[in-house]
Amino acid sequence: MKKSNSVKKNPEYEHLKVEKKWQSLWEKKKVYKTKEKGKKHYVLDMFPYPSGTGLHVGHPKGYIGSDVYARLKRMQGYNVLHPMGYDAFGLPAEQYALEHKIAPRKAVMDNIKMFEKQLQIIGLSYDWSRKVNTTDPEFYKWTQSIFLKLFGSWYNKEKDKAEPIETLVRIFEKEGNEKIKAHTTERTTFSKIDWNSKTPKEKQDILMNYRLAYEGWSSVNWCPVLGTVLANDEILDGPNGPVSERGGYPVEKKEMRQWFLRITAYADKLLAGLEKLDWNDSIKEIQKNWIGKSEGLIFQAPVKDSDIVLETFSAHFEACYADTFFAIAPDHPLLPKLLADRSNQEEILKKANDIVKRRESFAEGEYKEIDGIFTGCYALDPLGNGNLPIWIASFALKEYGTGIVKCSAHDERDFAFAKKFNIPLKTVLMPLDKALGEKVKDLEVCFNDMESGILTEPKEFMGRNGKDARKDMVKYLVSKGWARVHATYKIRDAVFARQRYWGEPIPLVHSKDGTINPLKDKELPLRLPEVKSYMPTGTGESPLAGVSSWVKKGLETNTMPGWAGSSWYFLRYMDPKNKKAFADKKALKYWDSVDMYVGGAEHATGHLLYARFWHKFLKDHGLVFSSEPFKTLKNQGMILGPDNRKMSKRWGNVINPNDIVSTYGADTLRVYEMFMGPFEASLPWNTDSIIGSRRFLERTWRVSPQIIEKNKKSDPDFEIILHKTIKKVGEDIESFSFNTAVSAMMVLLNKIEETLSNGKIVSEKDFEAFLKILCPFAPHITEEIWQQFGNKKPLVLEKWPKYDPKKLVSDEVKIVIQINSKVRATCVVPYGSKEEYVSGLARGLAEVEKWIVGKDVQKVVFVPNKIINFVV
RNA sequence: GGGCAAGUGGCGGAAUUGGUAUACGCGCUAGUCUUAGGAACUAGUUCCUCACGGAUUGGGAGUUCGAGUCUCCCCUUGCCCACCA
Repeated sequence: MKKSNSVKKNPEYEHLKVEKKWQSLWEKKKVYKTKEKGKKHYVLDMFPYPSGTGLHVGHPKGYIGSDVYARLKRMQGYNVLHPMGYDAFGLPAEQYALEHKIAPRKAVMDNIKMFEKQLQIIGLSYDWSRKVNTTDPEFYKWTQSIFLKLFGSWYNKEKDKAEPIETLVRIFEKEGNEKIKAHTTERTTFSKIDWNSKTPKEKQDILMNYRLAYEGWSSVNWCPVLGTVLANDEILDGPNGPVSERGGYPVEKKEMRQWFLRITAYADKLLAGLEKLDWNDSIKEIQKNWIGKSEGLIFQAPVKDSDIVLETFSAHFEACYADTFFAIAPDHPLLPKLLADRSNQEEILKKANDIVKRRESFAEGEYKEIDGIFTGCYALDPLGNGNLPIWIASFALKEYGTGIVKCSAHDERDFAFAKKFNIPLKTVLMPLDKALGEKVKDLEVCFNDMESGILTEPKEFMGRNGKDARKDMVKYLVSKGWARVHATYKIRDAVFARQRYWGEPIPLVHSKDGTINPLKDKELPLRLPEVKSYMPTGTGESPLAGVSSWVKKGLETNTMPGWAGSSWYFLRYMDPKNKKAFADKKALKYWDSVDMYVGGAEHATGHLLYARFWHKFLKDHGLVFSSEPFKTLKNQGMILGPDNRKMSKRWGNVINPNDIVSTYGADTLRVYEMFMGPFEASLPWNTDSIIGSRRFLERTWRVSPQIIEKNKKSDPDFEIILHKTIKKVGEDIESFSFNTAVSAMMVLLNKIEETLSNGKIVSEKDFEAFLKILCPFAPHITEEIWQQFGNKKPLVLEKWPKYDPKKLVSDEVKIVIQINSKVRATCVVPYGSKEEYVSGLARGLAEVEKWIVGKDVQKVVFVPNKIINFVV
């Protein structure tokens, strides 16, 4: 037994020396090198973009979390794959290169060097030998190869999977396309004779409607003054419409040739797959809303005096007997044909065009104007309400549903539109509220509440509640042949092209006959040409359109978007050096998919959706063996500046991790970032609070020389807390509750100090268990103390300690005594004591007697080992 | 407008199935040490009250012996989507 004044002292803890020592020793011994055998666990951070501005303390938060987790898994005996690499194509590098007049590749390589230096001093346990980089031709060769597979595939609805385009061509040659159920852009049908008589160019145009990667047109943000296309985040809202962030010049919409990926073919699979994923519910919800599946009915309505048949989609068809007019999108492709016989067609089309222009000049979600014009045409209501007028309406969207809506008084937009243009309305849904009912009848207000509304038409449904009648209504309308069941989706095919230089070249060749042909696999990688200028061409086209050697060969001038490489990079880590395939099948089968994926929630509808889509596509082709790429997902919250704003140069509130590491040490940074609050929460950095984490580590350092008992057992009270903490820390790391894990270890350290100062024993073996559970958070200092205890093998390779379930509870428990649910006293009783015993003991206490004397005890509530409550 | 999440001391935050609210840390107060300041250590710290005691988890109601936790209404904040038929 030692008194505190005669205790051995450790010299002051020098974090710089210790951290450097262990980082180089771990590297020398290759302790984090991944093997290819044993129970696997794949822990991955989202592919970072190495920006030129360097890291702030918020960036490593996710990396520290995943590192703590990876270290736990390693200590639990898993073969852990924990790699890091870079997503280095994209706009910021190109912009940076333009401004600083250096090649994007050079800029990116410099950034990576700086980024990596900052990461390495934090002591993250990556296997750096597996590093990948999207801008490396050996990597983007495979991105191009996957793109060609998408280009060479179609989606067979019958088999519900992607297939090579050749199978489709064979069907066309034998039967035409009439019976084909495919995910396609077009609906026209043709026979085998039609097909076989078509020119190569015509065939190619047809196939383009089926390919999973296809050429099309879409509007982009075009800035005439800058002569370039802008991304959404390069645009600001101006007083007279959108303007460019740089310079504030006006931005307009311009139709540009693009490549698309037919992600819509996978909408149902992407939706269904969400259920099995261990992801944050809000991210799943965001993806679900983004896919936006809406089930409803399609009605057909023949246009009067014409062979045109309108199709309308309705998800709220319960009150369809109230429909009195049609609304068609002002940019609907059917419009010119519909108006062909009208004498004033030019006037109408001009108006429609004006509406489209006006709508486009608003920022998304800002346009709320009610505008429209009567087409002069009528279509026959399939439900027998006669011929109804067809209006062009500002609220109708050509992209959603069929682009045509059957409208009624029971929809707010329809109602407002009809009121403005004096279109007749009728009501078939009534509220129970009489006063409101009168107003609805007189068409003073719009009523659209299906939950409480009662139907008055058709007579088969009279008196029924709108919501309850929905299912029967479907059966009724479908059986009569008036409607068919249909689902629409909000998700759109993804634009897979950028009019920029710094991206993967698209490996396609435009031939003189107008056909587009893929490069052969052995011609990959198609390398980005070295060019002198990265300036935009001024026409909106990519800088590659100005490279004559490129254009001469007919090569595609668009490049791939930033998300191309990030959609599959995690597969490359499984086998990063493979020259024959993006990864060997054996490796793909062994690693299967990412077990723990950590990154920001802002990628919910981008990266996380695209990667799932590519993965499902690759699975259809037998190139991967799991149906989802990321089993568990954790999203780290941001670290804000001390002023509660996003850290940025602009606010001057950026905290550099290098400064923290040199003042307090990497271990302190790691412990503090994990202790700050819940992993998923966004919290401001507090420079005052970090000292607490440093003190915790220093106290651990100072107490360690006092641990001198090798052969005696620890104090029993201490053992209980130790085993509880081992259990809690393991469980908390698994669930990413790092803050409570750290707090539990602080409690344990307090107990160690208390136990020792009371002259009781903490054995060396038990203290080492504490070092082991602290190791994932603070690997350097724990490794140093571990060595001081005479251990030769590195702590980071030790096994995670096992807790003894018998040591989780003590023999005695504290029982809370309540009178009328108010705490009046406590008492200590043997574990598992019965009610009679506790009750008797409690009644004997003076503090209790004071409250029950002279009163009737009506009821006693007893919860074993916890509480006894006397109701008086 | 629709959807989702959250609201607890001076601050960051903790609380298994409903069972001692405020763990842990910062800060603050007092003390020890020190020429002094800082660091470190020790003790205290939800609020009101000299005290007995009482109040308290955004506000209001409800269920219960007992509610931060469950139910309903309202307020506030954050995020996502948005003329989506």
